Amino acid sequence: MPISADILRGHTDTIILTQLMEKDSYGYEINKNVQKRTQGQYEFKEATLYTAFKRMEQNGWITAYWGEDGPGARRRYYAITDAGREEWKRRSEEWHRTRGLLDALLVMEDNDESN
Amino acid sequence: MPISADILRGHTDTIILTQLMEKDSYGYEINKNVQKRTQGQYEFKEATLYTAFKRMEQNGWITAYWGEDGPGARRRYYAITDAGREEWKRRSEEWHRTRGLLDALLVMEDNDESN
DNA sequence: AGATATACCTTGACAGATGAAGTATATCGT
DNA sequence: ACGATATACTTCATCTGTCAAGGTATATCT
Repeated sequence: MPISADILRGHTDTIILTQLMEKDSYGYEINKNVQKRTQGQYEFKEATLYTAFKRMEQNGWITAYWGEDGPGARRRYYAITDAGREEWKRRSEEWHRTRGLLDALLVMEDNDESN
Repeated sequence: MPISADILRGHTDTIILTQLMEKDSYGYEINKNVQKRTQGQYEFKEATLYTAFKRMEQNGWITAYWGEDGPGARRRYYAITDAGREEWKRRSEEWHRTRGLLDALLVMEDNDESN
């Protein structure tokens, strides 16, 4: 069973930024890496992926350039900016905080009266 | 700094269901509990909360009844249904899976060639 | 009388995700 | 030579959850 859309919503940019922190990359490759890292459990829908690139470029978190002609279809590469690195850091910390909050909110508590 | 909306998106129903698994409750109380459990770090916007109740009632995960007149404003209580309990279980498992996926996707990997 | 806490409800607008459709190149099997 | 498949990117219309803003009502405290 796939992960429902809304659960991952808002993490798309962070997932992409994480990979661009390692090296410049392009949509198709990033998505293949997502599949590999999740052992096939998750992948972006194409529209989601390319919408995210446009959004992040507008926000100044990434810049784009066309890859030189190699074999296969032309590739649009993306590089992370300084602003993008800051955003990644912010988002990364937010994820850790959120994870803690959800762990607290999704567990049933004993009904103790001592509170 | 508050948790951004999109990060929690999709967890609203699960958070509410978790509390209804413990006992019948009403909007205001559920939200106070969210604040308590997160030490004030998070709370629902009212519109989000009551939208969620309506949605979940339509989905058959909860049922509603008016609390008998006590002191203060009248309360609308919600009770979880069997379908709701199943949904909670599904969502709960999904959260644990998602947490694992995100942990894998938001960490930088060493650039090893051995793959 | 006015402020505050409790408690609920509705409407309109926004933003991210996505189904669907399209374009283009290279490779592999037959 | 031809079709299937993999690679690779793009745009548009639609859907859904969130939430700002506004509203209603009761009880308590000063």
